Amino acid sequence: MTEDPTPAAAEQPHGPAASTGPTDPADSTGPTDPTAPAGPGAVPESAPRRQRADARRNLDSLLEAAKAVFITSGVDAPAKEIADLAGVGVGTLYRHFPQRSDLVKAVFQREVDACVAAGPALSANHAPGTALTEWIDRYTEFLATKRGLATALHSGDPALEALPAYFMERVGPTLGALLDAAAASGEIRADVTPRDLLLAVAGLCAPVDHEGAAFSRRMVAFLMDGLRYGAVPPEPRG
Amino acid sequence: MTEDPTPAAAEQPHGPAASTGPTDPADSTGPTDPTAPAGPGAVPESAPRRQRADARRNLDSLLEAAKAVFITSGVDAPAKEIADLAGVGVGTLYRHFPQRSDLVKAVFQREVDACVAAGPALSANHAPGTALTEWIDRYTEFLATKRGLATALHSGDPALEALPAYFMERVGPTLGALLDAAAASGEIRADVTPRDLLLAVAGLCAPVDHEGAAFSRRMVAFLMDGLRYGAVPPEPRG
DNA sequence: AACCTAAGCGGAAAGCTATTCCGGAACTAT
DNA sequence: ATAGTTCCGGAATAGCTTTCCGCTTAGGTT
Repeated sequence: MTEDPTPAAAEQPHGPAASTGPTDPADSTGPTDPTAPAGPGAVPESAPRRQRADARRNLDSLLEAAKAVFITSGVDAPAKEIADLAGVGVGTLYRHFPQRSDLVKAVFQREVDACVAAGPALSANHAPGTALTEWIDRYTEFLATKRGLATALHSGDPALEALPAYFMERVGPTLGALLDAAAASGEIRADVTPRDLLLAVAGLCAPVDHEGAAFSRRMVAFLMDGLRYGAVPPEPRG
Repeated sequence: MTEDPTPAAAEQPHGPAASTGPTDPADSTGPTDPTAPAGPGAVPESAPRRQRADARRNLDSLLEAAKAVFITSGVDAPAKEIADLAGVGVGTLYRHFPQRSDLVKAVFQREVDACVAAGPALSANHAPGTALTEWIDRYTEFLATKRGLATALHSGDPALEALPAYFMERVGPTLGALLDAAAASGEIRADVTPRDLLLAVAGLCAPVDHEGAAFSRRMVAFLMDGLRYGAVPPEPRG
């Protein structure tokens, strides 16, 4: 039961938040250097043989195939379809990504990180309220154009239940900062958490998918207006 | 292969809208007239033998079982679970409800109709904006407390794709009237369609399910505030 | 260059669920 | 009671996911 998942996507302490170190995407040669190439006086007797070259190649093929298939068939496309396109057996796919959410995370990590990274720049160049709106727009665009991603975020499927937590952990801090700033400047109400918005936006992006992202954008815009409404009541009394 | 689906829930012309004639709920003797009820000059010699008593009994058992299972396991519980609880074989379930959406429709028809029926009373006793809000609250409560219903409304599952259309057709007219009135009185913006709201509310109710309806209520409230914001800009210029 | 070893591979097998099919049981009218 | 249907139940079929395991082969060793 309590095994250790997290295959390709290693674990992160908590969150680099708005920092610049986005957690190496589908990182390959990255920090995945377990066996110390030449440890000074490191434990000698453990040379796990490294990782084989073909294994890395297959992993890359899988990521590329998954990216393509996710676009054409959505994130819940049959595993076989992805494996076939990658030219490997399903066994290989499952060894690299025991949970489907691992694959989804790996495929979108780059884009999620880009969203996160955009936060600081927005706060620096815009008023808090504008920064928040622009960021949400970007996030909405991301979710709404990834067939099935938004739905996957609250599908209930056990193989995907790690996704919401992942998103929360990843973009939570950034969004939190934007929200706090906007609330502090009085541009939006203060009783909204990052979690609220993340879930709400995901919900509003889900129905769409094949309807065009236009619907999602409009609805999210309404929601954001709602946040403003709470902060600036049209009839300030006494 | 183009058979005729729509088992228990026969088809409706269009929509009694806010009318009082809600389309007989788990209606039995109702419009379940398969081969021409009594065509004027239709083939006379056809006394369809009525419907067998045990068949009706099984159908009732199924509806009751489904209602119970939907609460405990959500609307996407295994068909077998429902059939077992009803004490019938799965074949029987599928004969009565060829599409899963047929079963879902039949189970919730009563409540959906109640929502629809509440529309006129609300408009009669409240200001347009209030009536709209109250109605949406009620609708939200309904969706948010039916495990999996909101998700089912845009799951993409082919067996459920008839649901959104059904809801749209059923509650669309009522919501449309409420929206029009509220827009006419200047309480909300005018560029929102019943479809928009129905889908958006469903989306906002979906993530929740097992989180309590509180989240859904809050988010929907934000959305409604957003509609007001558009109609009553906080800083009327010019 | 030949050899060894275990990392890694592929696809068959096992497990689920949905959906269809059909022989036979049960009901209704006569 | 009998005939004629309607219905039932569950076995059979089909599509997926996920696991397992013998064979292949990369890559270090001699």
